[in-house]
Amino acid sequence: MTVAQDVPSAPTGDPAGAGTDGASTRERILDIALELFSSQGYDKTSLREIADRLGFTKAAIYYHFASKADILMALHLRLHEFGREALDAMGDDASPASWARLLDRLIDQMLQQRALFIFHERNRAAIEELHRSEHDAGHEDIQDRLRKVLSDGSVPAETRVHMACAIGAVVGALEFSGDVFGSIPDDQLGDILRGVVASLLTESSGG
Amino acid sequence: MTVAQDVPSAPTGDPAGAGTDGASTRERILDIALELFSSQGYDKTSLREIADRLGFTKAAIYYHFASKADILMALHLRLHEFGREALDAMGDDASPASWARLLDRLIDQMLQQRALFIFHERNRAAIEELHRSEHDAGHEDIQDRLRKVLSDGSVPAETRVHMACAIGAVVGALEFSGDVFGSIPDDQLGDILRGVVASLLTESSGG
DNA sequence: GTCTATATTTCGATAGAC
DNA sequence: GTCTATCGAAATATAGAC
Repeated sequence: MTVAQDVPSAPTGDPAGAGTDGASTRERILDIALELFSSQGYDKTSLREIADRLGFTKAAIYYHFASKADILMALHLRLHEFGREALDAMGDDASPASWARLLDRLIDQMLQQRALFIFHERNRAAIEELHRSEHDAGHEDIQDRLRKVLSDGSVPAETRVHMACAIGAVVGALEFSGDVFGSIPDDQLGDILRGVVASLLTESSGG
Repeated sequence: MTVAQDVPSAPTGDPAGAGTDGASTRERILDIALELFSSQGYDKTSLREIADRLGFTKAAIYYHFASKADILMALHLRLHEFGREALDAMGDDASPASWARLLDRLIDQMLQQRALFIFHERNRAAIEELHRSEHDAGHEDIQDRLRKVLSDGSVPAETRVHMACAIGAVVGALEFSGDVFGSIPDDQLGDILRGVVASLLTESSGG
């Protein structure tokens, strides 16, 4: 599969592919796909459905993407960009301090890009299948890197579990943020989550 | 769809359908499905694949289940049984104390039935699609009930977020428990998780 | 309870016109 | 860049023999 297709994103010469709509067709496809993949799942969403929403036919999508999986990968890479940045703020060490630094960044990004994170959670099977079927040369997955850090045997078991719980807590809360926590402002939600992370990664916690 | 098919689970008269193998064919189908749905996802797993593993053909499955979705529903109900029990230990009130009681039960059940929980997490889109397409008369979903409790406006926002984080922490840790935390005994893991839950649901936490 | 064989449908993907 | 038309593959599901 060709992830980055040699597609003329701006054949008319406009900078970011801003076409008739302000967003390139490619981006509009991704936006609709994100919405449908999140609500129905990747497999239950057909290319015809995506095309219908955009007002053209299935075949047109193939001008912008080499395959359906290519759309999935593009969305995955969108998320990956945010994750990579947060990961780079952390070293490779497994200290609670650096983990807290990672989550601090992640909380803000999740709240700003929550649709992307929720999509990612609801389609884990499809995305991991993607990683299996391709030889992701040089594409180190976020999940793998997190696992690597959490596997560090030199860190006490309790600490590592606390680290896993911290990220689980943030992700878990995010899933309710749309509807159940809809009335809580993002700022406040972020503050609460940072507090949770801090309490989980502090020596005295957990008994 | 007929969720509970009128199938002769024990046509030869044996109590729990124990056939040639000690488990009824229906249960064996569910076990293989659980394994494949978890590793590959529901959509990427074909009935042929399940049948092959069991040594017979696809058509035989239709004797035991009315449809592929019926298998998914049966597995969902397996989990639902455990969740229901834990939920009943909690009232309908949204106090942190009752929430802690819920999670206490849930931790043990998750550790014992972790395959079932992981399956559920990796196939959320498919399962929710199931809920949409059927008129689940009387089938109140666990997720819905949790949302209802977390929506209780009479409870402070911070407390509700902490409750969401607590369940997220437990579920999040569970996902690493297979490989990354494989060397940690279940007893110890359970204790750590109970500690995490307690710290999250205590007044002083979170700053 | 399991088999063979087949019906039916849906979808991803391609070719080529415009 | 989008269209029409179509191919081919795969999967669910059914019918009926044994």
